[in-house]
Amino acid sequence: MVGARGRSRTSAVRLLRVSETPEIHESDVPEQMRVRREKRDRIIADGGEAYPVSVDRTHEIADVKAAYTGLEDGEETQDVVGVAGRVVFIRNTGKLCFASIQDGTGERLQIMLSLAEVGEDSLAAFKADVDLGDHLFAKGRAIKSRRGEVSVFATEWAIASKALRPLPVLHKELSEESRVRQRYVDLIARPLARDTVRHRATMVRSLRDSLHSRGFIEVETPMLQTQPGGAAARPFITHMNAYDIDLYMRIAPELFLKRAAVGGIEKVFEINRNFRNEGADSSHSPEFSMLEAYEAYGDYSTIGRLTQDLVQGAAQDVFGTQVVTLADGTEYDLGGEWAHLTMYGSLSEAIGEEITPTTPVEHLEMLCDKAGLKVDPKRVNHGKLVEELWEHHVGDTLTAPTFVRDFPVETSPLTRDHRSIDGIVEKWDLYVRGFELATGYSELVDPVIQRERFEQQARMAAQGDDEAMRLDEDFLTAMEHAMPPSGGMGMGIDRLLMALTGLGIRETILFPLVKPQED
RNA sequence: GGGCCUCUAGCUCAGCUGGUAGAGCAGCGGACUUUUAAUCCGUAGGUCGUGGGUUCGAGCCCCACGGGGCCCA
Repeated sequence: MVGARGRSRTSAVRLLRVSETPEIHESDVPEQMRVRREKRDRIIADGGEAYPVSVDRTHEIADVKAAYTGLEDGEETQDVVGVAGRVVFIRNTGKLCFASIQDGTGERLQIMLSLAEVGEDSLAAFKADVDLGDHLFAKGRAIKSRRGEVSVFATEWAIASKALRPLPVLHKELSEESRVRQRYVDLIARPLARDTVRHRATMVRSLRDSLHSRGFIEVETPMLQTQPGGAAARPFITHMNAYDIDLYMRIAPELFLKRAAVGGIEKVFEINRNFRNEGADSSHSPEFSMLEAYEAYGDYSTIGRLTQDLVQGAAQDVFGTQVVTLADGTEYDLGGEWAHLTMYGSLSEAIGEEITPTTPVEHLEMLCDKAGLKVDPKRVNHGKLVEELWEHHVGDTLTAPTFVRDFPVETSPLTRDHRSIDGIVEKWDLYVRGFELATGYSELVDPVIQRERFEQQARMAAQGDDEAMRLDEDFLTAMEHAMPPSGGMGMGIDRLLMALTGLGIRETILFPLVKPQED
């Protein structure tokens, strides 16, 4: 602790030293920034405040608009309100100025300043000091303008916070790059960006509420792990100085949630971040949020039912309907009972010949060749090939929400064998709009078979499969204390929001990772 | 990993077959007491992502690198 504090003090000092020698080359600063900086300096030099500690806000914009929308055009009241928001529109005419302020919800309210009401000096100061993008406070009577807009006719005004950079043009879309690099600007400028933040919050609350109401207990399990497990993925590696050991950012919480289940938390879930050291594209982010839930004395069917209920409940809570309207304007129906099909059955039907867990690898390779599929030679086995074929022949054709059941055993080392069919496991993947939204298992709880599965994975790793799972002795010890028969599921939170809205993953994550720009 | 598109003023974008860089908004100065992306007059603003190359001459053509997007694997 002491050491840590000492270090942070050192870095604070270093930071201070840097900020004491600001190297601002005046000629490099765009004119608009220079002008605003000069305004800030002048306001302060004149004894004013560009960043006051508080302003006398008495009303929210939405409340003012709601209370006075019934006024006649041009009607004035004597009710005095204090409002604040960011200036998004300004019109400085000779003796009557207009400004529209916007708050965090996107609600806007017009402020009017007249020479008669505020006097010459105040009006001149307003024109000189207030820019688009500033936070502005205004106090005055609530009125409706002659043109019928609810307004505050100011008797006092103050800059609540001076913006040193200009706003972008609010009538054009920001470029996609600016949207993610400067999300704060995106949030100011684009209503859909604000909506997405709120939709996500509502959705996550809906999931939590649904789970809590069913008796699930939310826990938090380690993100820094001594051994990464629970999924097939490459981890991020970091280092802990105090113990001088490498740690891994978790790729999944599964192995810890199962330890919790062993300990008797019979209905358990976690909503939290996972990290996978892989590529990023329109549906993958290196850090993403995931819900995992485990239900003792359930199986993959009961957990599938729960998953459908959670998703449908989220759609209902966010949009009030299970027929959601996507970003491109199309409708997507999440309602009703979702289709179920089996992996081997649907693949056999699609290619017109019977594929079973005993179909030889050579034959599957031939089928892959025929379909033009290239499989990483380090990862060739029956299960991989069947999944590749299935994705190509069936997965890509799925649009309606569909549970795909009964996977090959090789790719599912944490799932129990099917209760009646050899060579497959009790696992489903949920496909929504063609992408994988969730997965569910009848959990493997036999510690002896679990050890064999890990050993099988170790052999795959030895052949060069860098996504193969690693044997986790501590986890096996927990399992040897007996985990109750359980159903478990995992669902991507970002992907659920993608499914509900039709947005890309970088729009569903508030601050997605962006590569630094080199000058 | 491969292919295609893209990077120009604070923002959004034009820029023809290679010939000294343009608009709208915003900015600055001015007019205007009911404006809604006001209007009008005037004005400033650029190392065209970075680095090479071809050329008498490159925003434009070629190569490499970087950022972003889309498609494929």
